[in-house]
Amino acid sequence: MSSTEATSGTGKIARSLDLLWNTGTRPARGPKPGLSIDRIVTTAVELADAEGLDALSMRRLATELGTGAMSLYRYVPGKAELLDLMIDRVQGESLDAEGATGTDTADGSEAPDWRTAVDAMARGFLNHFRRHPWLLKVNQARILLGPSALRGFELALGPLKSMGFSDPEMISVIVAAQNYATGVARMEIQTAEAVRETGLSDEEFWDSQQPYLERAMASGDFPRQAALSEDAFTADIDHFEFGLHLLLDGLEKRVAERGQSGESPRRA
Amino acid sequence: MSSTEATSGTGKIARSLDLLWNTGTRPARGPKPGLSIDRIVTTAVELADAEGLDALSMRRLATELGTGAMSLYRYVPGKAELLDLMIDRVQGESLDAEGATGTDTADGSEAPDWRTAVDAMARGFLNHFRRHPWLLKVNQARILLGPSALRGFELALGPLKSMGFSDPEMISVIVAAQNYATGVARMEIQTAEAVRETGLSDEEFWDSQQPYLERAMASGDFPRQAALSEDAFTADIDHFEFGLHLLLDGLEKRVAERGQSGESPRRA
DNA sequence: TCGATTCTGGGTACGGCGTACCCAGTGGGC
DNA sequence: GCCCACTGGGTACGCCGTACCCAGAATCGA
Repeated sequence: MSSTEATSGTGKIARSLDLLWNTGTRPARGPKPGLSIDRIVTTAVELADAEGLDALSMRRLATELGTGAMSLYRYVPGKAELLDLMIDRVQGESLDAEGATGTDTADGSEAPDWRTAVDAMARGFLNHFRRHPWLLKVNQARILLGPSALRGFELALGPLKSMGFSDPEMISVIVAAQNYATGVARMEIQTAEAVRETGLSDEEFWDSQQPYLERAMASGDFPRQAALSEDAFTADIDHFEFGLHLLLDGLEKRVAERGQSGESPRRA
Repeated sequence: MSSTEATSGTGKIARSLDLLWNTGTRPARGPKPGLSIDRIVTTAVELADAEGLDALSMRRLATELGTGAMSLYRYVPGKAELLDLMIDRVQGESLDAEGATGTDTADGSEAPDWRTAVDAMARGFLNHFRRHPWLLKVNQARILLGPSALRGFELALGPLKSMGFSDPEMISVIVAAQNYATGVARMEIQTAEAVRETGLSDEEFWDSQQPYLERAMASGDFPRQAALSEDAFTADIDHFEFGLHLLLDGLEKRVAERGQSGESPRRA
């Protein structure tokens, strides 16, 4: 029932970055390492994907790798840094996967229009969380700017130039899409987790509250809820789509306003 | 560096709901309890607010209350259920606080127009998280429908009727605002947490990555990032406001399409 | 008034966690 | 062939949630 969260520590940032950019050099003396950061990160991601962040303990990961728990600390300063590496790893993988469907053109020709691009970006964020639900529980505020992070950001920036926004506003567009997708992902993931942890389906759960609910509705204190139609919660509206459309329509309006105010569409 | 998350368990839902609705009855025999659920929940919320969810262990909470750890289990089935109660508690408090500024009218007259109401709702969600950052780490998918939850939902529904949406769509509006605010809250809270945990300010952190970043920019692989203006990240754009306006503008368009815009825009 | 009963308080213990510390053994450089 | 930097990993510490169980308190029927 518990989960782990971490942020990279003070003096270890440089070390983590070295790991990320492969700047580290193997010492000449001593026995050759039996493991590799790559293998550790790969296994860690597989484990977290399959069984959740709770299952990813240093002991368990070591067992999975066939070594002792403390051996991992020869490769990684601590669990926090391992998580940083995992973040970069899955970021790269998602970019490869999404890149295949193409939100950007490799040949330098103009990217797709911004609306499809932002749409794809938001979907990309959501899918990324769906592929790796444990990401939601990891502090990503102190993201290490590894190759994958930069590549992703570069890809995202491409189609936004055509909006005619200032640079800070362009960042805001990305942040808005990211934040919205994150919120949706949180709701989805927590729901799935609740089902898994309690062994109780959503329906079973809400049913178990029904008696209390009926009493409350009968009290007359909640007329608006009592008046809601039966399908208010069960109708298969895709909440994500709904909100995403709102965001895109809002952007559309802002782009139109910008267009007629004669702002320079591109930075020098 | 670790934090706790929980969902209420199978057989304990009824018990939790009894606690929430005060349905439980004290037994006649035996010594009088020295604690009360109310005091436990209050202290737990204070502790979590002040020192974060990590500090909220059963042992620590018991110490704070001047008793032994196991005594708490006389009042609460487990930590998961305690968290459920804490959620309901702060929900109620936030409603009281926000209610004072008034997103709804108590006298039954028409509520303010939907745009200010949704705006206030989103701000309310964000402020709620700001007051109680630990909420972000608690699984809220299986929220117990206590009095506070129902009251909050009832309050939110009020001003939305004027939008002319179907019931499921109205839910979608609330969900969209909630999800967006949650995403923003996550970013804010994780940033603050990173500062606190590492003792490193944001600037110090990004500075420490600067050498790697410069090398990457010089490589020419990231032209769009290299071309970003200096103030791209430092400009004091409020990202939350930006995205919220997008959502509201998007809603505006949708409401107009519905053709029911003849509703009274504001109460006299 | 006095057991009997039923409850509350909380000590002890178990299996988990991250990781500090330390020693044994390996193998390339001289 | 020796030295010693290096890797592997066992042990231990202080946390966590909580199962189990017993001592003592409060109230009942007699």
